[in-house]
Amino acid sequence: MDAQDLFRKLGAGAKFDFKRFGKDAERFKKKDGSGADVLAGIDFFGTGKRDVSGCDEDFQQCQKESGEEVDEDAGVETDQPLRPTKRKRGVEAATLKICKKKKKNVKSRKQGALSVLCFSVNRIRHQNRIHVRGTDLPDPMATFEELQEEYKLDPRIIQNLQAAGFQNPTPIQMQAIPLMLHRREILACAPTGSGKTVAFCLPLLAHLRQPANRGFRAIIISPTRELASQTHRELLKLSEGLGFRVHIIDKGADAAKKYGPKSAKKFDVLVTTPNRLIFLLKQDPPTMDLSSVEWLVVDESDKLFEDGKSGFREQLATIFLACSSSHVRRALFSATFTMEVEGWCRLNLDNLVSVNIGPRNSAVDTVDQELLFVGTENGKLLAMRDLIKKGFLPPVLVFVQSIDRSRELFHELVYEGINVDVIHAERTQQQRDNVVTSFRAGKIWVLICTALLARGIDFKGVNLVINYDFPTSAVEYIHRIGRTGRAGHKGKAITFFTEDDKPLLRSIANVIKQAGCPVPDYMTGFKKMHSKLKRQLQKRPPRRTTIRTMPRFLRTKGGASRKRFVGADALAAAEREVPV
DNA sequence: GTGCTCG
Repeated sequence: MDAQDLFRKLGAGAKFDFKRFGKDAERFKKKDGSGADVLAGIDFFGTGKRDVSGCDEDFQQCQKESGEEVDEDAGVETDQPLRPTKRKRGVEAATLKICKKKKKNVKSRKQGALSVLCFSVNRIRHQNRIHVRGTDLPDPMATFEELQEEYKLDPRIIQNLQAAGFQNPTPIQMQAIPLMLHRREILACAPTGSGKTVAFCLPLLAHLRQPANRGFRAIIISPTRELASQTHRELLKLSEGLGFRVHIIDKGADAAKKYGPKSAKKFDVLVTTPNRLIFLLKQDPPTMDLSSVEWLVVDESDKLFEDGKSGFREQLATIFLACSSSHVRRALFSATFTMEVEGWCRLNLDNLVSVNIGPRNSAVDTVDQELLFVGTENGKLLAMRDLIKKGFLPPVLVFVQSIDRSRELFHELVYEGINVDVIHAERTQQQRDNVVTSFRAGKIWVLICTALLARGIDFKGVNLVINYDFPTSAVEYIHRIGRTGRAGHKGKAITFFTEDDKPLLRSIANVIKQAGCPVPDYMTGFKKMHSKLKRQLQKRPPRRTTIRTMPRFLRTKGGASRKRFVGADALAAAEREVPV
């Protein structure tokens, strides 16, 4: 155990109050002459000078992009401003290690070559906005082919990648894949639609090497069945021809027979929602055994860490405990970052590495974002009808805040002569599956949905996201609008707001502004919201009146001809553009 | 407020 390990063990979860002890630290440095940071080769107090100039850049960029200047209201959870020690220590130690590793290969002109190598790794990270924190970090990869040489990845996986249209690794894939191939436990945050699924699926397959009959060796947990089934499909694509048995729990009842103690354990990877898995674990005797699990991936980790009564968190804890192997590795992924998850990871994961791509908790800049004041609740329906009347480019996703409201809005729009449907957790699984399939096939133009579809779902070619009801937090907003503008494509998001939504307007306006979309100054100038109020809002969104049909005198104005509601262009486009 | 087993 080196000094760093020791410090990590002793100081797990500890915060260094720089404000309080900064003076003492200075004194200590002066008295000691050489400085405290020299003590263990670590900059404990964040005051020491770093000797490798090129390596500092990454840190500064991270600091800047982490949104330190963004107010807390934005739901942008940042590191506390005066806690630089840990972060600096990590980055610095990381870069130092890289230099050390490279040192072996460099014989002449040590210093010069050293900084060049250091610089090139840093440049890759810098150019791709990869911010990484931890010790003993493997270099990011630049191409998928490198994996074949460096990690002996099965060439068939690379073929599958290419067949699926993945040419070059995205930033998150560049860094997360080598890390996981080194069996490192990671917390990874990367924007919506930036390739997180491949980032964790590929190392899983690589690490399993070949099918085995020891039971599940890798598990992926998703917050919704729709996301689980999407990830499952993605895994099948990547593992084609390799013989892996990739499973999804379709029905708990069947699964009991399939995976129980009498089964031949002929399976490798499981994708599931938490409660189905727990159902199997809690059978007597258990019909699921997780003792062979070597990789546990938590997708949408911040959602699955959500606390509260009947929240996901307890379920996740049960699953963590059931993965009883001492060799189990864990990886957590999400588009959004919370201090809670990070804190947990620091305390519970082994030699944690944090990877962040770009600024934390930000919306993608490929989405054209618009805030639309609609006055009152009735104004929303008017605005919605107006949008439909003007013509729109399907497919469109419309988010509302509750199941009841999704039903109500559906009843209002179903007579408009457009192909509209609705999805929420109280529809049957069959209905849910049908809706998703139809929407993917372009048969549904407007899909009304609850938070069920807010995270992870990859509908290719969603042109417009409408936030009919204001999101309950900036994080929720980022995920919702992330259903469009994926993988570099353009998208549009329109968010309705009324007087009632004023409390959260500022934080969401800040997210929009940060992504480079215009926002009126007065919105970001609002007073910051108390964090207490913020929590209340997340639990109890503003009460809204029922979505109902306009008074007759308003309706007849635009409602005479149903056909006119969808513009001719939109109709043609709907037929042309069939989303995958 | 949303989502997460079975019957």
